[in-house]
Amino acid sequence: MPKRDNVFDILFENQEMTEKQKKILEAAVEIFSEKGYSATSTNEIAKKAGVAEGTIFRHYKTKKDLLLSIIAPTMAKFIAPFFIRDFNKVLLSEYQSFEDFLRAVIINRMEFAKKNFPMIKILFQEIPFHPELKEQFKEHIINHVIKRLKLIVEEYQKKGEIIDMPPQTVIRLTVSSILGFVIGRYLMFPEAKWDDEAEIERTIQFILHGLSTYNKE
Amino acid sequence: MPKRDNVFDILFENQEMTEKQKKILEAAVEIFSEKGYSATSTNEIAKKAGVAEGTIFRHYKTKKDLLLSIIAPTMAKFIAPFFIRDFNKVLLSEYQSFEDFLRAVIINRMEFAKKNFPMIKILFQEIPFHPELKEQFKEHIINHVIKRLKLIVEEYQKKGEIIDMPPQTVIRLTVSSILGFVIGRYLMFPEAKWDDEAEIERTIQFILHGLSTYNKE
Amino acid sequence: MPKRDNVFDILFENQEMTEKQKKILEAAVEIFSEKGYSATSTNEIAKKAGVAEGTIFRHYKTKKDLLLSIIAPTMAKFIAPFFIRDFNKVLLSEYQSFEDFLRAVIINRMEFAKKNFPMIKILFQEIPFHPELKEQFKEHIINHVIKRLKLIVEEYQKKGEIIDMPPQTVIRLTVSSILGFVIGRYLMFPEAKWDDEAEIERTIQFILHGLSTYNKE
Amino acid sequence: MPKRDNVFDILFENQEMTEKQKKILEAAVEIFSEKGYSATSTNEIAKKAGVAEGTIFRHYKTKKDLLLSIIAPTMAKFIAPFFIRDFNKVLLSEYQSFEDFLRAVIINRMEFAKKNFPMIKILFQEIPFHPELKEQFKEHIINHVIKRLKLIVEEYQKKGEIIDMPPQTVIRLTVSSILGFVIGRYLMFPEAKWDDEAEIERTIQFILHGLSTYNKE
DNA sequence: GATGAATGAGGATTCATTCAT
DNA sequence: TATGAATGAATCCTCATTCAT
Repeated sequence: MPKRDNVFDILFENQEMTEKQKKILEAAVEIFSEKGYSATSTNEIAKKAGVAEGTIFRHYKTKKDLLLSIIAPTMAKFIAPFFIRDFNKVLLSEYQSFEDFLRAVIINRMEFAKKNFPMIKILFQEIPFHPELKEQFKEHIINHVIKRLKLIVEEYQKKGEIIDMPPQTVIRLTVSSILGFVIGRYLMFPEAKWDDEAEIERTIQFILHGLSTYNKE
Repeated sequence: MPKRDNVFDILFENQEMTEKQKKILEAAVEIFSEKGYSATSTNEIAKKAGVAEGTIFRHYKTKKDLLLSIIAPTMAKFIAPFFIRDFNKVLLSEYQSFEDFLRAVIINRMEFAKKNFPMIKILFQEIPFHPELKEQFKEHIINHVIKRLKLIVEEYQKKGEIIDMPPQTVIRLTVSSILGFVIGRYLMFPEAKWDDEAEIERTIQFILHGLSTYNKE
Repeated sequence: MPKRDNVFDILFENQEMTEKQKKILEAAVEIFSEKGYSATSTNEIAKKAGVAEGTIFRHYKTKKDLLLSIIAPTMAKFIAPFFIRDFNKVLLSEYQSFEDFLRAVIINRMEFAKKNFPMIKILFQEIPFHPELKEQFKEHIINHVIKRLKLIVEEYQKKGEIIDMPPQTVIRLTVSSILGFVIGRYLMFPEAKWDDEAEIERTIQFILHGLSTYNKE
Repeated sequence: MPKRDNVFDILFENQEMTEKQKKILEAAVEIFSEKGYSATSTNEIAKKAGVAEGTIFRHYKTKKDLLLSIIAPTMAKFIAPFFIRDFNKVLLSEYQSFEDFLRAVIINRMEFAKKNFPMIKILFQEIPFHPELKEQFKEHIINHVIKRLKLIVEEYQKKGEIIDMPPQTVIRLTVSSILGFVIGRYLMFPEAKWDDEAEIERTIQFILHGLSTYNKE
């Protein structure tokens, strides 16, 4: 019983879609994320969407097209615009400390990730198998994200809040720690009992201390 | 041009295999890791292995069987026995500090991971799609690994080297940081220039400071 | 050169069928009856039907399904309804004597059998190899046919036309004699010259005398 | 747990066979009779026989060869020699009446049929699918059996014990009645309770009266 | 004689895609 | 726009048969 229509509407905004097309996308997202693109048949999607198989191909030339039409906006909306926003906020000193920034990012993005979980799962599951996607992803990451993140990191390094270390490494360690939580929490052990708030706090503290300038002595 | 016969011999030791069977396994590992299990055809494997397609099915009842015969030993040899070894070493105080332990583990496992990279890639790529594998993996992880790691962590917590924090969280943060490096280094940006030694050292320092008891003030 | 469309239309009435589907059924009946279900390949059927192999599986999930979709209606239309009809006629004394009944049955059923010969051949050839079919057949036979035939036999036994003998035995002997003719005539020696009328008459007389009450003395 | 070694020894006498070869034959007979020739794989036979698949082909050039090596002697020993024996007995007036002859035949052949049931089942199941077998069978039947049976029938017709009717028809009716019993008894309803003796007697009486000259009035 | 690994042709079935309606 | 019948290439797998040991 997909409740995430709203999320869909955001992700696929400015795309006019028939009711059926939405159903197809929903079904595809659900099955792709569950069984993987390759192991999913268009027939299966059609059935789950309550649509004739031909209808899928009216809207998406090929099965791959359908995949891309899910991944592309996920990539675009998930990664790019967010950082632009935060980036400006940082430069404008809206986040007074690295800690503030970190906390804001985690809370904000986590919400998004939770809602769009299946889409993101597809994204990471399929990237290794589709070189074009990989390329696209790297470009996004490197050009839009890392570039900006570097500037942010350097900003906080200048302020003396972050240890002197190649910004890429700072980014890697920070992202690892956050993703490590997300993956453990939602992918690997979703049914375990988690004290989300405490875990997030611990993760933030871990990152902050791990990157603190006090380590220098 | 598979040069990793030695690794194969270790991973599939105590299994008598025809020359052809080895060829099949090698081919399967290579293609599975590249395109994913589902997108790989047995025909393709046969061709790459220089074998008739029927031969595959003489040795492995089904394609899935072939997958499992790759994953199972990878799981067994990669995860379980290693920790048992290290576990004892820790208890016997062979590693004087958490830092020593961390460094030993990283160096040792990294070597193995590098050699068996394709197998491990398959392992992580396929687990999300095969509930039995997931189950098996969790069991391995939880029963054999986390249980022991917890004891190790508690040992170093008692010694005052690690901050007082639920051991699972310590494990999560540590493992995230290490895997973050491995994934970035070997999966996402293998072609970038990496100063491995420095990056490993930074990762270790990050973990140590992130978990240090001096944070407490 | 299938001329039996009419028969098909009867046998598969109330089933909407594509032209192609009919072609598939015709081809299947012909080849199944000739070479047996197991020795028939779907490829062969497709070719004879002038259809792509995939088309077969659009209409019948499996090859077995195709077989059943031939056998089930044959069983239903061949066995069940006929006897119900005759059964009522007997009870309504439309057949004044056992001889009349016998003659009517033979002539009527013989016509049907001749037309649907391949279907019936398949029925009897495949039953021994498919336990579910066997079960289904027995149920049909026992519940619908023998039960009614028993009543008919008992009716004529009451009238003193048939010797006092377990009705099953009467049925067995009668059916054997008739089927013996059909099998010899159409299955074993179809190319021999047969004086059908005379042979049928002799068969009827044989049964009548074999079961006559005059034997009693 | 095949107990019919003796039967095998008779059927395949004057053929030198290794232990393995016997095992193969036994397994083949069992599976062929159960699933049909076409649906039986040599692999299956090999497994049941406890033999390597290659061994089958040491002894029988092809799978068909194996089938024939079962059917041929069954045909030869079941049909031919028996009638020769009985034939002579009839001519030598060893059977004083048609009834005696009938009874002797039924009892004698029934015994054989019961023991060699699977072989005979194979015979009748496979004949429709193998034209050469059909031909071979017809030849056996027509040349060796019917020809002689005709003479026997004519003998009893001369004696006035059998009604004046084409001998083929007499044979057909007689054989039908007997086979009708065998098929019902052993093939169709083997698990029903049968009073064998009574049923056989009824069958004999049915045939005798059906063919009696007293019918002539 | 017996084995069982190896074969490749052929088996049933699935698949993404097309197209007439 | 939507359908669903039709396709035929491709898929996984089975088979009878061969052959080196």
